[in-house]
Amino acid sequence: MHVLSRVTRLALHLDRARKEAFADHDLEPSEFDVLSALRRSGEPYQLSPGALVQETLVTSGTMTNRVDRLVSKGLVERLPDPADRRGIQVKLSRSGLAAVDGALDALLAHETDLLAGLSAEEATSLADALRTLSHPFDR
Amino acid sequence: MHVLSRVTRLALHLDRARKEAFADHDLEPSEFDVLSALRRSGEPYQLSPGALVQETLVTSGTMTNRVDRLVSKGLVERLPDPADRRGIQVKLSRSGLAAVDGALDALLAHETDLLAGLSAEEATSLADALRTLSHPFDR
DNA sequence: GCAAAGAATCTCGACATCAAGAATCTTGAC
DNA sequence: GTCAAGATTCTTGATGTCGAGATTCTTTGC
Repeated sequence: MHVLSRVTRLALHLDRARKEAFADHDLEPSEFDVLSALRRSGEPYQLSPGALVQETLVTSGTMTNRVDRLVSKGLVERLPDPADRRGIQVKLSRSGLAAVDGALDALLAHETDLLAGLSAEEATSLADALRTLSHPFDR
Repeated sequence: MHVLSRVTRLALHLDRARKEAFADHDLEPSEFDVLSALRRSGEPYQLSPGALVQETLVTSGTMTNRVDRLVSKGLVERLPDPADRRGIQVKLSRSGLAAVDGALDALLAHETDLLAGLSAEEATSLADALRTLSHPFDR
């Protein structure tokens, strides 16, 4: 019944926990959000702002702002899109790759701690339930 | 592994779905957040701002702002605390009670739709898992 | 080829939130 | 009783996000 409000509340706590886990790496969760999307895309670790918008569920104005910040930190760079002069490509820099990998380690360490309370079965059934609930929202 | 990021992502979608569900009732999720906390507290539907801060996981500045908005909408009123002249009590008005009950109906209808994809067993095991994961954060 | 429609990104103003500090009142120690 | 420490709420400035529109370039239809 109030199952879904529990999801929201847990997400709030998780976001704060992430903020702490990233503090050592000078990253905000919103910044990690962008960097990890680039990381997941694989070599050469670059995506268009539009693709990043879809991945991260924020608006284009927000993405411009986030990319600006990451550029000024030297973690990504903006490259012209050779195929479309309207577009650009956001590419992970060398230090950006190092930063996201370091933060990912810290995140995983923290999250395995949290998940330690769940048995393997509970964890997989949780993952299944989350997938089922998320499905209506995926397009 | 990325189970917890699924939680965050689902929460994002849920928040947007709630926003739509509340639109007919002229309520923002953040406003409903406060009203429902008052509703849950039972008669006489009043709590201190400090108690509301604890319930809703926001800062005191945010709560002042939210209460201001709800007061100007006539959904709650600020009453002096008879026992402590520093404190006040935030009380659900008659129209505030009607608003939160109406929004609650809309929310439940919407959420049962979403939960229809889960069997009874899946739902309870989900609730269990969420409780287990939330436990470390409850103080 | 040209014009109109569409796509991709950025700009700008409004707003909700946070964090830190101010103002007011209460409580406990001496 | 008095004073310091704590509690409660509100104020203020900064910030990240959104939504709508502007800008630039591409594509489609004729």
